[in-house]
Amino acid sequence: MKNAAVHYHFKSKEDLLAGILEAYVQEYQMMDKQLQASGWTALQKIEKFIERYSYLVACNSICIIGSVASDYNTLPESVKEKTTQLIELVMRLVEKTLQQGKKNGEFHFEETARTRALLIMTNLAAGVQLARISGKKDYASIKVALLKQLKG
Amino acid sequence: MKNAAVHYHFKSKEDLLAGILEAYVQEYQMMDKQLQASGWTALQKIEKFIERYSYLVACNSICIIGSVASDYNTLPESVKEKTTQLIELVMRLVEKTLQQGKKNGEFHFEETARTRALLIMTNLAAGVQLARISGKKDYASIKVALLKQLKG
DNA sequence: GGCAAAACTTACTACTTAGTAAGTTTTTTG
DNA sequence: CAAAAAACTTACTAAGTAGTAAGTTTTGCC
Repeated sequence: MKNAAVHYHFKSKEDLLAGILEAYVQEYQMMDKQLQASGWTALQKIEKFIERYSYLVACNSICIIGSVASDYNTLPESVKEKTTQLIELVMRLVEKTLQQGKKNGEFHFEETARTRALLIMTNLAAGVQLARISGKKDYASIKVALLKQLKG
Repeated sequence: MKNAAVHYHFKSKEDLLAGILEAYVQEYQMMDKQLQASGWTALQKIEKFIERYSYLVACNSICIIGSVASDYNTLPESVKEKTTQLIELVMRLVEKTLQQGKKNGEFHFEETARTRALLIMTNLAAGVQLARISGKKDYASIKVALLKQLKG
C-alpha cells in the first residue's frame, strides 16, 4: 500500500490521526453501550475493559492514548481535541463501573471513583508500554494486583 | 544553537538520545546513594522520589521513560539498552524503599514490593503524561491516593 | 458482461531532517 | 596576553516525508 492510497481516504496526516482516534472513540462508545445493556457484574465489566489492554500486550502493541501523549504539546488542535474526548470517554466508562461496584459491595476503595479510575487507567496504559520494554510478566502482575485491590 | 553544535558533542542522533538517557541513569544513581546515606524514613524517601515527578508536572514536561516508551520498537539498540537500564535502576530504588517501609511498619501492602513498585511507577509516569492533557489536578489526586494507599 | 464509482499506483514536487566539512568565536591555561 | 583547545556557525548534501496530479485497476451492481 502506497502513501497516496492513504491520502485518498484522509486528506492529511493530521486528518489520518484524528480519524484513528475517532475510530477508538466509536469503539469505546460501543463498549459502553454493550456494558450498559449487559446484566454483568461490575467485576465482569472491569475485566472486559482490562481485556482490551491485555490484547494490546499480546500483539506487542500499545494504547493509542499512550502513543499520542508523549507528543501532545506539538500535536495539531484537531488531534488534541479527539485525544481529550477519548480520555474523558474512557474515564467515564471506568468511573461508572467502579461506582456500580462500590454501591453493590463488589469493590472496596477509599478514594473517589474518579481517582480510582485514574489509578487503574494509568496502571494499564503505562503497564502496556512497560510490557514491550521489560516484559509481559510485569503487565501480568499489575493486572492481578489491580483486581485484588478492587476486591478489597 | 544550531544542529552542528549538537553534532560536536554527540556524533549522531542515536548517540544524543543515549547520552540523555545516560544522564538520567547518573541522576538516579546519585539519588539512590543520597537516599541510602540519609537517615530518612521510607515515607520521606518515597516523597523525595515522587517530588521528581511533581517537578516534571510543574514545568509541563514528561518522564523520559514515557517519551521513549511509545517509540521503543523502532529505537536503535544502544537506546533500548539505556532505557532498560534506567527502568531497572528506578524500579530497584523504589522497590528497596518499599521493602524498608514494609519491614518497619511504615507501609502496608499485600503484593510483593516489586509489584507495588510497578503500580507506583505506572501511576506516576502515566500521571505526568495525563497532567499535560487533562490537567494537573488529575496528577495531584493520583499522588495523594498513592501515598494514602501505602500508609494503609 | 459492462460500466461507473471506489480504491488504488506511478511519478513527481516542496519541504524537512540528519549529518558533514571548513571556517570562526569563545574559553581555558601556562 | 598569547596560543591552543573547546565550542561553536555557516553552508552545504543526501535521504526521507507529506502531499499532489494524472492515470490504472478493482469492486459492486443493474
